[in-house]
Amino acid sequence: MVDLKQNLMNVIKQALNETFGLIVADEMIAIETPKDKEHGDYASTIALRLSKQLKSNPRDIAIKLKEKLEKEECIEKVEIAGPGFINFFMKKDSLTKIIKTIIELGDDYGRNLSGNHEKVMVEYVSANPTGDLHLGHARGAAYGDSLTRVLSFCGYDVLREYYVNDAGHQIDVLAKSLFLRYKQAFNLEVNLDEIGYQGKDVIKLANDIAANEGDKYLKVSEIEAIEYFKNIGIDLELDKIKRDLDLFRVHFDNYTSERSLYKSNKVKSTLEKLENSGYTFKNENALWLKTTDFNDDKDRVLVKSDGSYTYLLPDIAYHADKFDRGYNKLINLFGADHHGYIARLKGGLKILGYNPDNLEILIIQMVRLMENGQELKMSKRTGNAITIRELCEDVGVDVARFFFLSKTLDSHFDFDLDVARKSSSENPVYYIQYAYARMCSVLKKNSSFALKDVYKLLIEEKEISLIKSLSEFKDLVIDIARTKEIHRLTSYAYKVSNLFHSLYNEIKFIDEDNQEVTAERLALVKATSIVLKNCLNLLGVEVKESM
RNA sequence: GGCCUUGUAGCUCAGUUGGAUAGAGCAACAGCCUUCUAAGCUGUGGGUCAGGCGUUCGAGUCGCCUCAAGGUCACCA
Repeated sequence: MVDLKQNLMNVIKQALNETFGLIVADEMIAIETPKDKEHGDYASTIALRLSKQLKSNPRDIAIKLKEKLEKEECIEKVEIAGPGFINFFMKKDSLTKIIKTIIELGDDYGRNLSGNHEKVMVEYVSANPTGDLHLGHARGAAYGDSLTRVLSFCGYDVLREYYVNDAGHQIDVLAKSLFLRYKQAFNLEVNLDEIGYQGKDVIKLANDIAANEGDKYLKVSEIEAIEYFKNIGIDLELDKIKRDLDLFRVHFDNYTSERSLYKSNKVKSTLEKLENSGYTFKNENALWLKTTDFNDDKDRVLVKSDGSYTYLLPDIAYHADKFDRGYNKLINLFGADHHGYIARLKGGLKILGYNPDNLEILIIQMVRLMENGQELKMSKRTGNAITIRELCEDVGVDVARFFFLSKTLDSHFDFDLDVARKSSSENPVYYIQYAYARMCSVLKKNSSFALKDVYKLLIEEKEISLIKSLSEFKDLVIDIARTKEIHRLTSYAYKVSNLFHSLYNEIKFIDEDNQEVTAERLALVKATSIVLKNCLNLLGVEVKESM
């Protein structure tokens, strides 16, 4: 079926064509849902927008259109208001058509093909395997995961990618730290200043290794030992990260390691291509890339004077490789502390002949954990930065995910632990899950809902509001895939829950004396539960049938 | 100083490609359970949308300036 909004759009287009001989795009017509119900079920500002082009008063334009628009079957009446708004009042039963659609589609309601099977690679988290995931990673993990769910729901062919920085200096620091802690496990004296990673997690890993492997790495050469600790360190840290991500319900399709880019010669061949481009130059024995030609504020070093590579070079190689793997649409989530990196990365890609506009970089602003109105910087238990695992154990996965997703990426995020810990109305997650549980409870009591094209008995104002909200879900999802504004899903889930709770308190769904009304109302409950579940599923928040 | 982000009710935040009288939650106050889960509902009060100028039929939304907060400016990753 064609949805109501699209149908209205078509009707307006036809009226414009017949009246003024104009052909306009959908975006121009801009069907809105007015906040005030006095302004109808839907409204269009098309008359205002065309005023200049038609050199005519917008009210006059609207009046000319009105007559044709009113002939449309699903429209009850059309009103011209204010400077030239066209307000549509729909026939009640045409609004209720969506209920059958929702129930029939079930889990697939809202699913669409706006992505047109386009291949898109989304890279997020990508934390170095040198320690635990902290709250900044958690925001990125929740966001990236939800975004990929939305994109996939909208018919994009999505790859979830994690980049493992396992070749740089920080891995050497990890290996050395592990080695020294390993020595300590055998009561050998070490210079504590040489331990780059002082955290207790490293001590634990070293002790585990000592317990499993014994003292055999005290007997080999230091080079051999460090090589071992490098490999085992990466493996163990990455395992830990994967376990924490699993707890957080975040799963990747692919892990690409930096070392693999070296092994496959991607880094070297990228360097050669850059050198051949004419955009490199030598200065004080280092090789520089002239990124200032591409909006960067200074040129960047590719190869240091000691012959080793900077992080930039393998990263350019990595992103070139992403394009080479057949993805023309790349999305990266970067922490706000990396924003300065964008220009040089895109510059490098441009030099290599890729279109940097196909790489969309979303910046995640910082997260602060708040308790009793004060920033909580360190875990009281471990003394380190607070990890995803600790947060999940404290407030639960659902709450953590929902909170992270409830604000725009652009906002600096204060995560309020006090609210997150409450299992009450102050906490929106419980409010929403409770709404869902109530729906299930009603349907458990009586599941004989009616499945019909129109529901003529759903005439309460609150019933109509709820139905209209349910019909917005698909457009919302499509819009979010475009704008990446995931937080709008949390607002939507709240709004639907709110409308339902309100309705629940106003009417009885089950009326033993009126089977007909009961059957129609139960259909609305069923449809609402489907939409809410689909919405929460995109957020990665679980529904509960009872609470 | 350059660049990125933010500034909306006492607090935390929404605000649909610029639209009609700026909205929620919390906090405050007053009500609602013999009834499908009160983890809920209903009502009241609360605003110089940081400030200024501009763009236009119309600006919280777009542009410029000022102020304030966070981030960032390595041959680190």
